Amino acid sequence: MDTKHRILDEALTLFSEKGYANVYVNDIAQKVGIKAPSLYKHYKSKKAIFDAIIDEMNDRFAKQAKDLHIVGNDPKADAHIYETLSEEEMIKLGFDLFSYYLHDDYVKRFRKMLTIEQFHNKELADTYTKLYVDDPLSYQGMLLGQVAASGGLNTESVDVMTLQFFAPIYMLLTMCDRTPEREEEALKILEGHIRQFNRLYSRKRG
Amino acid sequence: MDTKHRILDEALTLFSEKGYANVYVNDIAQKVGIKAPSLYKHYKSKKAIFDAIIDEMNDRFAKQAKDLHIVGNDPKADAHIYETLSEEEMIKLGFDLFSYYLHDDYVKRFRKMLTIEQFHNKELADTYTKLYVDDPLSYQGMLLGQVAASGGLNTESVDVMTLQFFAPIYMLLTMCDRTPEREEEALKILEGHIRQFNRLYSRKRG
DNA sequence: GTCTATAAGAAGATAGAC
DNA sequence: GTCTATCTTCTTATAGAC
Repeated sequence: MDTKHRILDEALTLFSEKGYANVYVNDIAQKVGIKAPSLYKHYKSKKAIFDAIIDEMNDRFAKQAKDLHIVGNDPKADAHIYETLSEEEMIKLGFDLFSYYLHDDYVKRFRKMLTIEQFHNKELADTYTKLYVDDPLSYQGMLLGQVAASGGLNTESVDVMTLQFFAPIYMLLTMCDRTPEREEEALKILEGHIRQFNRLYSRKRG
Repeated sequence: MDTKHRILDEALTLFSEKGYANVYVNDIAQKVGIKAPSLYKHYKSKKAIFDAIIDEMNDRFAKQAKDLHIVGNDPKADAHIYETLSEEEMIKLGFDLFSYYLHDDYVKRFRKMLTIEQFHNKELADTYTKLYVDDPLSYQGMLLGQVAASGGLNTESVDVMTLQFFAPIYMLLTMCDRTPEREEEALKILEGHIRQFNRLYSRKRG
């Protein structure tokens, strides 16, 4: 990894731990192994480093959204796999989702940084809501909608069902960001949630 | 309100909007209507102002917990009212809970400040989790547990049921903190959530 | 308790040698 | 591209008059 990118990497780590304002250009330089003035050969200001991190994230998540077909105009075509979903498969889906968000190093650091900076301006607020509310609900809604359409889950509103599936995952995830020592507890609760979710929605409607 | 308390009030507003590090003692003084050095007659440092806000919050929430009997050793004695709960009453419960957290000025500012500062140290992280995860789940669990005990809701795990009731409320609440213009949308989703929750858990178990 | 003046130091950024 | 030296500005905090 070249210096220019190592700066972004170390800055993201520091920003996610202490917030933008509590990280000094000297801290970033030290982690990279250069002196602070050298940073300015790569980025014209501290703010430019932050902006570059946001830009990089936009690229990554746009690419991911494309891979996951979140924005595809024919999502059904690629979701056959979810048409029938056993309870164990649904638990695996939830655990995989949880584990990816919680343990992927880049995803985790970026989410924590955005959590700290979300109220700084409207753009960051909208980015947070898109990445951690609207996009997951859209993606999960597509999958659960497929299962519902094939009769595996019964609901009058896929949107509400998806919220009820995802919100507990979101809440446990943000808790683990704060208190990682409660991850084991969170995973047990997560399993209980998914099993109960599956039973609730598998019941034939009256 | 005396100057000493007005300082806490204005500081909390600013901290909740910009975060501790982005607020300067001069900003606080200006809002209070005095010059920055005068602050130091009331608090020995900027950090002392922050600590005083945390202390005040601890007092308030401890008092509230006592009022709500969250920590009472005989919660059942005061929860008769929840033994039977219609769908409309449950919607009112959810809306009241949501509205209190979202619109109470002190509660909202404090939550936003803690959101920004939650990763600063372990104590703040634990405070956040206690106030916005453990305490609400404990309180709501007590109420829903009463309804379940009297046969109004059917579940094998009150804890999981309570999480499924509260997590969507939490997620919508934190979304409204970021994007208040989506409050109307959030309230519609909230109503859909509670109606569906009620129907799911009211169904007789097989 | 509030003010003006100012100290003390931190932090972002630039200049210019190598 | 990296360094040392330095500038400028900002920020917390104190001193001392009123």
